[in-house]
Amino acid sequence: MSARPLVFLIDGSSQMYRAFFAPVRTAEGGLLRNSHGAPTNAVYIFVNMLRKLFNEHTPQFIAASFDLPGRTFRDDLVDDYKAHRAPMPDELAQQITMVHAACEALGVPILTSERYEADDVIGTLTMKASAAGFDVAIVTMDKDFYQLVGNGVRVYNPRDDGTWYDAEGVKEKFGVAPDQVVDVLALMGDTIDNIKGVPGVGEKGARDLIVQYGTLDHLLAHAAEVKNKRYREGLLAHADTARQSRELAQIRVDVPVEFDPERFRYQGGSRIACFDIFNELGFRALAKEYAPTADTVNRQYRIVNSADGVRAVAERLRTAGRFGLRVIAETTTAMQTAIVGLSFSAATHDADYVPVGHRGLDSVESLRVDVALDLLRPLLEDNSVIKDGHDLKFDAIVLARHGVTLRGLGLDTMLASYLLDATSAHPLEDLALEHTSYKALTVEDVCGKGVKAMSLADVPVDAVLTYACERADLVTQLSPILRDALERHQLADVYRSIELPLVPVLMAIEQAGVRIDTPALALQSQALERDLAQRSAAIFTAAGGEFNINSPKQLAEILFDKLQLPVLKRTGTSRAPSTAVEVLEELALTHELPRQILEWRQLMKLKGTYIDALPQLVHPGTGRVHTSFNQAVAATGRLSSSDPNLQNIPIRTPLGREIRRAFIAEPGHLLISADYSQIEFRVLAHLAQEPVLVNAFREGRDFHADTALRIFGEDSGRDAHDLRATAKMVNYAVLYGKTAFTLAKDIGVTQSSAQEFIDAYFAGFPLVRAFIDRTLAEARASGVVKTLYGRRRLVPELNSRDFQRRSAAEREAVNMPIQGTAADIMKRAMIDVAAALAERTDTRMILTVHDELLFEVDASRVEEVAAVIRTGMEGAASLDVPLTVDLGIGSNWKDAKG
DNA sequence: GATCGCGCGTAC
DNA sequence: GACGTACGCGCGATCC
Repeated sequence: MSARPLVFLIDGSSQMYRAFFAPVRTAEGGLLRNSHGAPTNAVYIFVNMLRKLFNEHTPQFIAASFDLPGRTFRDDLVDDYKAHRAPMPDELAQQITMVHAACEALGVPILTSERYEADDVIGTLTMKASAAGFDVAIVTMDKDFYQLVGNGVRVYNPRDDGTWYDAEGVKEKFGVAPDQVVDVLALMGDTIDNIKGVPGVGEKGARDLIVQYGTLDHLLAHAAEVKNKRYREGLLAHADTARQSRELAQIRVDVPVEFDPERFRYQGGSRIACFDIFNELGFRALAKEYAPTADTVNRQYRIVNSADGVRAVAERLRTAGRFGLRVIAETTTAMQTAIVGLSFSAATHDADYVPVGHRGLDSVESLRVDVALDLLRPLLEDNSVIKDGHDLKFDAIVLARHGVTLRGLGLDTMLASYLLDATSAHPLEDLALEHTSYKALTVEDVCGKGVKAMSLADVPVDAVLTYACERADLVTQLSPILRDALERHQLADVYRSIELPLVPVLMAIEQAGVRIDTPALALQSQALERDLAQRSAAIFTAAGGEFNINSPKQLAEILFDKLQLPVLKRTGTSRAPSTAVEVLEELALTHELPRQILEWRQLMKLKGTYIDALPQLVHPGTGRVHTSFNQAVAATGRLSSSDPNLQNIPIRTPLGREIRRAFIAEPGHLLISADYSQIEFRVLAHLAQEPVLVNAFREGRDFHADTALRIFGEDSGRDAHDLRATAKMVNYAVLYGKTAFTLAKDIGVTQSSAQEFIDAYFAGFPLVRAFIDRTLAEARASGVVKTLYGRRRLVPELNSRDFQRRSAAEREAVNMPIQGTAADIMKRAMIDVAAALAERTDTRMILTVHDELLFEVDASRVEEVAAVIRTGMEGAASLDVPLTVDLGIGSNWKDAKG
């Protein structure tokens, strides 16, 4: 290998063309575009090419050249040079400026010269660099450059894994030596550039002739001796054209450009320029990579570790009247985590960190947590000083465990972001990047990740300082931005009247927790254990051998290979034979094993997910399970529950329902379960204003039975009970946008019958049809759908060219206003009922499951409390149909639902 | 050995 | 291809 330094010269124009035509398309099949609709695909590919080059070859010296608009010397040589070339596509022309800008931003200088093409600039630079003692790599896919190869000059084609062409490579690829390349090109011509060449001589002929005669001049001098008649006549008649073609194909090396090694030295480009460009282009991942970070911003972040210091901070925050707050905690489990510190910010780029829970040897003295909180309590509990935060519920719960009641909740950036776009995730660092173009530290940056991750409490205070202060600082910066955005999108009301007042309600529910009958679950677990052991023996007998019943893969081998049962369905991603419940149901008609598997699975599910899991989540201090409600996850506005998820506790099967016996009230208390009857269908009736539906609810009639009458008529002759069951399925089908295909499977009729049911439904309820059409039309125009209370969901894929994505978006768009309005109503009810019960210490709201609320009440007060609950829930919304609530009382959740 | 995607199944 | 919204378990490929 040569010890000479290597300079990369990029043939920008050809790479840009190639990038533009690369088969990269969006899911809809269109070009990549940024948010303003400008095409960006060529820039994207070009930038990736450059970055790949940087990564794989760590260039020391680099530059690029591009063609300039306007005439070149070649146009003067022949009047129709490149005349046959199609004009540059408009969508590529629009990207030229951005490609140049991206190039420069990434640290690649661009050299051009008037009246010369990029080829000539590169040719000249190649010669000058070579003379200056450099090796050269010409980055191009254009074979014309082979003529420059040799003496340390190589062509590098970055396609695929990249190919290098030295003189040997050129000979192998092109069939002649580099100094013969121009002569071959002169003979064969180039239709794209309208280099005519010699008529009758193609690529193969040109190569053969030059191999035989050495040079074009020698060949032309001996043209009459050429054996092949077609070649001979062509050469004799068009010698001048050949010479002219050679001049056109010859890359010039005398262009007025200078090779200045210092200018070409690669120094990594400009971070901020890259960020600006990629941001503008909408390349989110790239923008993130180049976003400004801590070391590029000037900030005042202070450690406060004395009582006087904390008093001073509290005083300043009180004077400010409003500040950003973050509790820095060890884990994400609010009910169990320890406080590591608290951060405060009342102004951009200014924050204080009060460490209180750092362990281990630390050079910084910390205040004890109780001492610090005693000093901060008056401020934190003062309703008149506004606290902004990110997931304030978490902070409030953690503080409450230390006896501090957080008051004066202002803007929660997580909730605001959720209202603006419920379909995305809302970590603070993402909001920072999106709204302030700042790349924030993550907890992983500070603690590491995976098994090697440290606890924040073990990270030295100095290292946590930046992270902690940044959290509060970002909240302070984001708060006005997000408040404006909420106003602009008419979301301030939903925030103020629903999401924010819901925070303390959810907080109270999580703090209350639910009492679990752990011994009862242990008994159930033991019984299941014995049952499962017997069943596995029976399954292995039926299967003719042992295998892991819980492995869909191994089960598929048994069913479909060993037993040769038919494959009825394949899984979504891996296309493996499916063993899903509907498949096993079908197979159960011909073999005993599938039924046994289904029963096994049900028992395993109950044991693994609920019976054995729940006791492990009982809080050691309270003896109850404290779920977390996530207020910023579900795309429709619903709440979700996790650790444990108490919103999917079994109820359908008798055995599953037994698990609810383990959710119990304290001695002397009872559970009240209150659930909305048919709330989503009532919402639909209201939104669609469909008279039959509205009347069914107004008159307290059986809604599904009424639907059956409407769809099937008064005297269809079929069993009324049957008809009602079918109508119920059709009702749900409409709610979820089911197709006839799926409905048919569900109710066991042909697809055409299912289609008839759906058609009959819409014929009977034309206003439901109209509601769906209206919703979709408005959504297509605006890009959003909304609930009755103004909550919104973005549905960008509604105009997708991809049928599947578009259909999914349509179903989401129709379902969201219904499901979301029901969720809004439930949230309003929770707020109202909580307020109505606020003064009572004998009653706690302990769970919410979409259309149900669960309360734990002093046994002597159940009747009066039930009345309060009913009033609150039924009055939570004024629709054109009544809201009705079914109440049940029991010592456990199962009995309360009885 | 930890992590993560997948298949599957539970709820409303 | 085909039902909206969630969460979580066990498996097993993959990554380190």
